[in-house]
Amino acid sequence: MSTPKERIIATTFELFAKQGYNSTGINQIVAEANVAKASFYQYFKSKEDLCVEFLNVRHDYWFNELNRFVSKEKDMKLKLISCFDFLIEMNQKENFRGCSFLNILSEIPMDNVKILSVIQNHKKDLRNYFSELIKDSGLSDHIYLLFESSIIESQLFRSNELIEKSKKIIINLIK
Amino acid sequence: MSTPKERIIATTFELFAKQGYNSTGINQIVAEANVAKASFYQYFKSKEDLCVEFLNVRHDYWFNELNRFVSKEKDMKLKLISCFDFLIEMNQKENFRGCSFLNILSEIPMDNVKILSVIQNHKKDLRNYFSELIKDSGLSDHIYLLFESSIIESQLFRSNELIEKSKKIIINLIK
Amino acid sequence: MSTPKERIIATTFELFAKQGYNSTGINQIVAEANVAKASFYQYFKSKEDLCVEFLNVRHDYWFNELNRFVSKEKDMKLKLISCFDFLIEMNQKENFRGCSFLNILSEIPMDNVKILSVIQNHKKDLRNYFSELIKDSGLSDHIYLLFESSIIESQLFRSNELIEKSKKIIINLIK
Amino acid sequence: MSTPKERIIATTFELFAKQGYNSTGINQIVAEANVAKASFYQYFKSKEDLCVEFLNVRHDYWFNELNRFVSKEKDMKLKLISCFDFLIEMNQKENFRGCSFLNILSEIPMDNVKILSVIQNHKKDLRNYFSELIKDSGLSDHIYLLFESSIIESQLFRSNELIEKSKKIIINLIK
DNA sequence: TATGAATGAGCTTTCATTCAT
DNA sequence: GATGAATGAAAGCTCATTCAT
Repeated sequence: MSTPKERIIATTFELFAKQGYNSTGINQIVAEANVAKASFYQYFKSKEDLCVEFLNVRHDYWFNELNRFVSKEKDMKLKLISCFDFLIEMNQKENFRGCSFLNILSEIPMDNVKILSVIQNHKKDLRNYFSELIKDSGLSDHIYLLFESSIIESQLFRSNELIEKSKKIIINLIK
Repeated sequence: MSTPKERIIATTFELFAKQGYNSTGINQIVAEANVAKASFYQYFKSKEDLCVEFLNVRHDYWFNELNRFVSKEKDMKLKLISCFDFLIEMNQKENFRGCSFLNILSEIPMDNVKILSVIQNHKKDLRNYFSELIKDSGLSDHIYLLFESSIIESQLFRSNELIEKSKKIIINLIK
Repeated sequence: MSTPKERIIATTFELFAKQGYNSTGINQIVAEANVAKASFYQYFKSKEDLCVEFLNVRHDYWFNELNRFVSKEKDMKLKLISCFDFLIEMNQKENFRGCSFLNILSEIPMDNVKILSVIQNHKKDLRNYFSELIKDSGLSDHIYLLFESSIIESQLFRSNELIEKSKKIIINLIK
Repeated sequence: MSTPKERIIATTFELFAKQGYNSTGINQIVAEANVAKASFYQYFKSKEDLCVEFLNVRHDYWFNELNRFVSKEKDMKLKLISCFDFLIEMNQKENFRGCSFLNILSEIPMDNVKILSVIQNHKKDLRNYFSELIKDSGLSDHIYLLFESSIIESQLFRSNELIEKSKKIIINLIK
């Protein structure tokens, strides 16, 4: 089939994204991954550890998908709009579950530096992504901020309305 | 001293804002509120119920504080900037704990309509708040979106940097 | 409306018969009887006390209904059969909930003499009832035993089959 | 010593028979079985589950004991009487605790089909037991009914009087 | 490497009862 | 006579983790 570690990660990927961090127990993970409890703790010394791994995997997955999606466009401005369309696609695929990183940010104690820094790095990379795309740091941060609220508002209202609104705002900003 | 119900709500207010919903147990609440466990369940039929009550109290508190803070300014544009300064004040007061409503949004199962709708209503009110302040629905939504990301990014990075950046963006937008 | 005590007894009558003793909490009783908790404990010093009262009320109710039903027949043998038809009527009315007395017997600790003796007296009265109807103590006990199992088996299988069988047996016995 | 599961079942066997279902808490079971609470829930997914297991174990135990006891007699009629003597032995051994199956029948909500059907099957087996012993279905049901009331009445009055009476009745029936 | 068995501490919730007025 | 407020104890159950092999 595959190695236990792979199965754990695949299962975690699905469950954390779907149910969130705190609502997903180790029991459920090992059960659905068909792995012994002790095997789990061979690869991950704690649930926190698994969380870090999950966030790393998610980071790679998410940026890959984004790049795949955006690379269809050649023009910078179209690429930009395409980023927001990517959110719409993700909302449909994942049923408006929002951003895994921000979700977990709300679920961990404030002093959990280990996880916090992984989340921060993800968002720094995203901010950089826009900055490299746009080459105007004032504008790129502006768009980064609209991108962030687009994710959250669409999660909150289970609707892409404010993503569409953001797209219109941006079109005006960069015309 | 005060009534048990008052003590429960006060303690909950503090603990939910500080630690989040899932990390705060009924045990801790009743212990710190000096209330018998059964007394708790006389006033709140479930933890979910308490959550709704908390969100309502928080809603009133938050908008009161916002209004108090913003009313110092008379000019609309200054009022607008003042909203973002309010975030800075709150971050200092509450140690960058972010938005209670969005935090709880991440902690509940997606199908918890009862809590979800309370959160949605809070944000609708906020969106209206800007809309009434600005009287230009395109612009007001734009600012609402920047406001939302300002909260989240400052929570994530424990820094007011992007709040300040938003202020600058807005000053440019409305000049 | 009526006095609190009456409402408590009426509600208890319904709930104990429907749900059983242990599954019916004081909370539910006072809630459905629209009575304050403390009022309850003014009339009944404990749940056990209420149980005794319930059994007494039930005793009167049950024998009254039995007599009313059986008195339609004049002939002793027909009266006897009528007793078993009464069970069928009760099963329909109370949805095969069986004998309140035997049900509570199973729910109390073995050393609860207070309740136990009330139950014993009820069944002694029933045994006497048959004995006075039949005037042949060997036969009357025989029928009492068939009557008892008729209640229980019909409760267990939610069916009157074995009541009907008992009737046939008895018709053969007394012909 | 023995495995936790074995100790749980042994303890449950004792406590359910002695105190009944509702009066026996998981806490007491795990305490007396010297087992961690979480271990309990590794083997039984709920108390209801444990109840089913208990009834199955009890079913086997009870019929084994009955067969052991009855097999001392060779003649069918003596075997029959022996069944009732078995009740007397059980009453002495278990201090008139009655039938575990009928006791639990009184303690569960009427719509608990899972437990109900286990109880029904036990009694169906008993009814069959008599039917195979006697080969006269009219008579065997008659005796089954007397057997059932014998258990209950002896439980209620903590006395074997009505068991003895049943024996006499039966001797007359089959002579 | 891989595992099934076992766990202590904690969860949310409900029980029958008493207090103060 | 009547009540709303408050309670200690216990209920059934789940958590992340570790042990022994």
